[in-house]
Amino acid sequence: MAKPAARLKDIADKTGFSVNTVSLALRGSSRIPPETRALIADVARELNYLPNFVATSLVRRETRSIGLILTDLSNPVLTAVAQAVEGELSKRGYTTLFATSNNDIAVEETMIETFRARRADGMLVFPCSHRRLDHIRKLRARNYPVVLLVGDPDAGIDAVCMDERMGAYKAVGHLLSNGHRRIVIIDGGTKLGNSEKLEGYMQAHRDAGVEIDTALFVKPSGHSVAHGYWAADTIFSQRLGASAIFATNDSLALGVLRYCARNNIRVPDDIALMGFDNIEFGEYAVTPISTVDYNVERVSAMAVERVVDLIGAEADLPPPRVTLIEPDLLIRQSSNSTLRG
Amino acid sequence: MAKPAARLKDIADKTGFSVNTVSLALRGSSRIPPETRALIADVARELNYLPNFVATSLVRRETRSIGLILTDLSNPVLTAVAQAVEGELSKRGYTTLFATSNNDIAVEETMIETFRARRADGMLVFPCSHRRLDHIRKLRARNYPVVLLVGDPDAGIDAVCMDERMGAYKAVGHLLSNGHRRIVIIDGGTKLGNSEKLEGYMQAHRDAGVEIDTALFVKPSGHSVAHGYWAADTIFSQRLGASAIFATNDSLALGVLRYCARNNIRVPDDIALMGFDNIEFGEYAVTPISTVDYNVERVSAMAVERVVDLIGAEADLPPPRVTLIEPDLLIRQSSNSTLRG
DNA sequence: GTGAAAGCGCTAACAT
DNA sequence: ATGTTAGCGCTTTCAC
Repeated sequence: MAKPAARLKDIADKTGFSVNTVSLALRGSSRIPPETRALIADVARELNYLPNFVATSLVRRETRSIGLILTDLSNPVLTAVAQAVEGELSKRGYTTLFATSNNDIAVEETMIETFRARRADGMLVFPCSHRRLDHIRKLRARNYPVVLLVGDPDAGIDAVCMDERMGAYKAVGHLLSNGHRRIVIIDGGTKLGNSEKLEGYMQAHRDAGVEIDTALFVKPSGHSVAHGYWAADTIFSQRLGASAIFATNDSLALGVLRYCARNNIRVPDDIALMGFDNIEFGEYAVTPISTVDYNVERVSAMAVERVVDLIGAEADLPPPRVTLIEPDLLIRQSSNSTLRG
Repeated sequence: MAKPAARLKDIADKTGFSVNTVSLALRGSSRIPPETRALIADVARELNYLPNFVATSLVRRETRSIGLILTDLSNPVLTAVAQAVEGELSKRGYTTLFATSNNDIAVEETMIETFRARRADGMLVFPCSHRRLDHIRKLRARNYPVVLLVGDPDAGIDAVCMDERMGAYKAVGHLLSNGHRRIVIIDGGTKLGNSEKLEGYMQAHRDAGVEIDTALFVKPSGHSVAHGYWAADTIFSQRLGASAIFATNDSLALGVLRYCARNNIRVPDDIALMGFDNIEFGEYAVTPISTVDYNVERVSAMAVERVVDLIGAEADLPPPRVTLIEPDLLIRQSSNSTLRG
């Protein structure tokens, strides 16, 4: 850690006061007369004193840090969440310990342990899987403040997130009401459960009295642009007779769009397209992509507020609360031929 | 911090050994016989013991954490760096303290102080400005390990990054050798210096004996897709007579591309286009964008290696070393009409 | 108004 | 083979 930093003791020695007095003075205690405080402050500055927060954390039994664990940062919307969360935490005097699990549950568990060993006051986690939440449930059972960034109403864990089911329901509903009857859903990287969006898709069909054809479910092995491109390739080479595609995120939709451009398939005339997340790259695509707005600011602010509340809880943690934020649709050209780019 | 966690003392009390013995046993010291170790390990598990890393940090005077300060995460390439850096650090047993400065130098300074107070063993920073580096220089002068993620050979601070000047030189050289003589450069968010890419642009012109026209310098107030769109608007409404555009990042280039699509300007036939960074969205744009590859993995790995080396330095820090990684060009359709999408 | 003493949970000499 | 002591840098009673 470089040059041994100045300690309270150094200031005490130099001023002749005790460590205690210096500590109080530096924290602006009214028990210390203003002149003394000023004197001590001067010497502190001179010595380039910076309080050792590690020591303070040990005494106070709080670190004013929280752990943020995401799956990965390839999705711009997760990235935006990371940034917004850090900003919110910083505002409240918390430092962010950051890690990505790379969708590996073992890594997720390890990072949680690491942060716990570092005595992070709480954690915000975007878990790899909706199904494997036991380690997190156990944490909570031990009164450790955790808030998930994906919502599973039955998980027994606090969560704040967009209502993905509702978002998908609205998106697919929009396509259905535009007369589409055979709608492909591209859902990437959901090997471990997480079918909120698929459920929304199905509910929309049921409510509209449209039959569901599982041949229209396309499942690439990830959710990047390349996966969307691949998905489009399988869709169009299989001749599924689809007139619309619902991609479960904008990156996938962008991949589809690229495939269409390359193969002279017109969007939305030959095929309508909807994405999910509302990333800037979708808005500025050749054909601006209709999408479901992900309210990053709102999710981040509420999630942070929730952990902080949990941290402040007196005795046991209150019962878990799941907050689902209802998303809005953004209809652009990719699903609406009357809108012109 | 939830239920008071088990301490060494609790294990000591329960087993009858001293705290010291428990500590040694848990760390696998050969001084403790295997049976004792096993016994202690059992009780530790039973008590759900997790070492308090805050206490350890205080004693050892190292936290095994490093601070990562970025400007913002809106650029996918910075995002990728963040993720790769975290991965590298994690491999080496370091935890990442993360913060964004939002391009505000005051925030940058505050975060540096915060991380220093938390006794981060070192820092990786992508500074707001190339010009205002005094606070970081001062840190280094106090023997604090810092590595910049942008390279200023004269800053007197360690740095590992892509050679942006060289990248721009190559990109513009490519356009020049394709016969372009009036090349616009779109350079966003550089109010505070940072003209490496502009320098590369100029050097390429000089070496090719092509005159430089400052009317071709377009400076939007940021580097997002929207700013690129805006830049394209000013370019085409000013009738600059340009035949090529060099956008200093891919987001800007994507904005230009969107503008062209909307205004029936053909890329590359009417205007050639090059970006910088090689983000996936550029590769999969309607017209795949030629760009300068940003070697995220390499930069991240080397930067981490460098801080870790500095942290391990015995006495004073070695003299600062700036590592510039030479980037490769990726020529795609946007700058080459013989390539067909 | 100021200081002494104890302690946060751990590690590291130095005993025995 | 195990325990004792001191101390990391700070905060918090409690005393004078």
